[in-house]
Amino acid sequence: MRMQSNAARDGDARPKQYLLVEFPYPSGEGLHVGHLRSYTAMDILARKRRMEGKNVLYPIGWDAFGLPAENYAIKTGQHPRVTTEQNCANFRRQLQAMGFSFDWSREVNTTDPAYYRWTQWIFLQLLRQGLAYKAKMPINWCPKCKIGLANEEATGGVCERCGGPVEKRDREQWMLKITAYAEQLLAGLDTVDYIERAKAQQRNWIGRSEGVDIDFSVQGSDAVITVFTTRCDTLYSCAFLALAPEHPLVTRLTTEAQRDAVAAYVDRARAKTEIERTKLDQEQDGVFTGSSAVNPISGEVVPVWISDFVLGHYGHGAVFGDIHDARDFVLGKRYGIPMRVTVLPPSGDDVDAIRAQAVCYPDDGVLIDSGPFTGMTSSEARERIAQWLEEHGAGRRRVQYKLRDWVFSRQRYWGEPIPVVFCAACGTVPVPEDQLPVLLPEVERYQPTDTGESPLANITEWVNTKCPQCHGPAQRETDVMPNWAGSSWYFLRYIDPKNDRALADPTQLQYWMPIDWYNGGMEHTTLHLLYSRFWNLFLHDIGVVPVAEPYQKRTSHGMILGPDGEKMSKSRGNVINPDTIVAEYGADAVRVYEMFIGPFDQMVPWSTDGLVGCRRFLERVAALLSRVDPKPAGDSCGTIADRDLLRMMHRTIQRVTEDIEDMHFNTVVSALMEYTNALVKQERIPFLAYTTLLTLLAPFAPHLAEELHEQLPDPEAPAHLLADHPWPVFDPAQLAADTWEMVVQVNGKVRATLSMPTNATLAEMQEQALRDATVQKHLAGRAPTRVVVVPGKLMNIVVD
RNA sequence: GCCGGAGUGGCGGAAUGGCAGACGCAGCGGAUUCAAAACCCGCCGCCUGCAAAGGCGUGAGGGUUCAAGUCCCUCCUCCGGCACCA
Repeated sequence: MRMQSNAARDGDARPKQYLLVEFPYPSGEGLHVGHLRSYTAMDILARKRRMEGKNVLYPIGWDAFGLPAENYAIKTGQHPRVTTEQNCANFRRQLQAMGFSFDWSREVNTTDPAYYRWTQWIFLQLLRQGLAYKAKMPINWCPKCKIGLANEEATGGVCERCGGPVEKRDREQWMLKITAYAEQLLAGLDTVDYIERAKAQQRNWIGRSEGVDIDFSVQGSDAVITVFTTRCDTLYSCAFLALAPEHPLVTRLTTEAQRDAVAAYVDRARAKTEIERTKLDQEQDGVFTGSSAVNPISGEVVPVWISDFVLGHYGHGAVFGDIHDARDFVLGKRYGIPMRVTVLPPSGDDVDAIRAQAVCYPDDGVLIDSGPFTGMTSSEARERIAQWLEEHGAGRRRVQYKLRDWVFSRQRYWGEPIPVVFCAACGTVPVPEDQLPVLLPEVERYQPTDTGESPLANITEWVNTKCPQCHGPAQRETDVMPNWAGSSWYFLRYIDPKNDRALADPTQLQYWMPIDWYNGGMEHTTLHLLYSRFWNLFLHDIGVVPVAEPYQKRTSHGMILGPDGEKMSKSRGNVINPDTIVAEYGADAVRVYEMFIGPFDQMVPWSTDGLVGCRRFLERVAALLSRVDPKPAGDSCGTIADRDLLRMMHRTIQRVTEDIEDMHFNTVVSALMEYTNALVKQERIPFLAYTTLLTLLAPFAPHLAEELHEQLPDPEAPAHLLADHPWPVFDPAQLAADTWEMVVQVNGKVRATLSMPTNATLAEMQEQALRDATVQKHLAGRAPTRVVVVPGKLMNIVVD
């Protein structure tokens, strides 16, 4: 079989089309049927786009740094590079067996030094711009395995490896200031075409809220407690302040009498695990510091408490407590702190209960007992009180985000070394760009050290180096980057994968970016998708990338579950192995079934019976070949005399063309099946009718379509591949029929179906309908009060 | 609690407000075969009926409309995300 070229051509005159799928982590298990769903869908689009005359870039590569290879190395001593190479070879074989039309000349691998050189380069740019910094952060530490764990490995506070409890250890970590881009990451969502749930999830994750920082001065001290609130309209009801146990002022504000009680409470809070502390169904508790603070708007003096429902990392780790918040309400009631109602619902019968402080009213309403703001609505009061606070220097409007900075250090081996050195004289010094990449050295043992440092820390000849600035003795950073680093910019490298002077040539970036369509899993919406948008925004800001938003359009495929409806897993034994099914049913049948299995964006269970049906469909297509009329001489593929068949062909072209764009692949396959079933009923099949079927089928089942195309009864053997055919265009004029089936309803119920000439007049339609016996029976002699006619569809006769 | 999505035959699912159940699977019947598998033809939502025909039917209840799976209101259930976030 002749091979079509899938290579994208840089700077081609044709319109470009950059289609992207998430590159896989090359695990030892091989490809998953879930990969196939995404890759097949985008392969169909890539093939269709090429037939439509586009210059298509559809690349693939390997996101090959990662924990499984490293854990395997710890167990066996086998170098991750070796297993990674084997796994990549296996994945490559599997992807090629599926016939995906990737541009293999642009393959990238995140573990290739020629690649991670540029990952390190991007880090240096972030460092230079002050967006990378070191901070003391707690890491997950398993005391039994003596290993630092990623959050994903410590879910539920339990070590994934040994099942023992995980504790927090403070460690200096590299951080990336993604929060500096919070607003842009949020605003950018309005400029791109992502599926709604992806946008919603990102907005959720960024968690923007508008509010006010309010300063409370502590009585008998020069200390000031700043709290953040979105509800400054309830400021007159402030009954107390509550600090997080880790708040820096805790020690200072605690009076002698309260010292023991506070110390006990803070210790107890610290001993609690993250899960215990954030458990929802517990009553808020706390302890009084002994100090009091002044409400800047009312001058009222309120007690300062400590409670662990207040989070240290959000806002300023302090809140003002009042009766209009469910948690504050519980705390106040529990300790008998005097509270005051200042917001009432505009109407309703619960007013008495609210006034009596029997229930908490957390919603907006109308203000009472609030000085000059009494009588205002909550939203009005928020505006005016914020203004008052700003004018009196007691507060500032501010936007607060839930998004937190990105912990960028891993105490691991199999990752990109972070390219900095520590010099006693010069401090933290970036490795000069011309010395990149900082190569990952060979180690003997892959275990992290007892101190929680990376295995790299043990290689003294690597760690000890010279300071690039003063040439004095210095030590290398031994942390490596997280998995997300390499995947945060890979789409840029595909554009110019072999460039050794820049991460990619600006002219090529200008030509190919942005990515027209990116499909991937929902599980990557908040991490990978957000991280890579952040890096691209940053690279855009420093003039490396021409567009701010990397992905013009983002879609997501639903997960494929096991035949039992459960998530596929080795332990459940419900995993479908692509190699097995491809060997048994062929790649084309698997491709067609992956698209036919159900709505593309929804979760669906695997069914090998369904796959059999797709295999049978392809066999029916192949069986038609013997009944195809020979191609007439000349360039034309001939005509179709049968008007019904011709109409169906055009209808099928339309459905397939439109439904592919909407990712309704399941209905595309059924449209092709219906068209095939119509051809099955023909004694002889017009050449044109059959080549059209093959052309429409080609993106779905390229191997079979191409093979049948070669065997067509064409005396002048075709000079080109089916894949080089132009995509068929449907002719709306051919969709019109001479007659239509008119459904006749009486009072909305179907009573007859009559064949109508397209040019029938209203009177003729009505006359025919009224003559029908069943219609007459249901009219029972009554005269129609109204007749509704929808031409081409139906007639509804309404009687009383 | 907030945000997003979904609920239709035995199963996966289809349906610009206009014949609910396309297409496929499973099932049933036939044809073929020495026999079986495959292929081929037909039937296939539920109830009544020999049939003709009729009634019911898209999570529940209301509403709009000549006409509602589809639009509006009030709920219920399931899936996903966020969550003592002030």
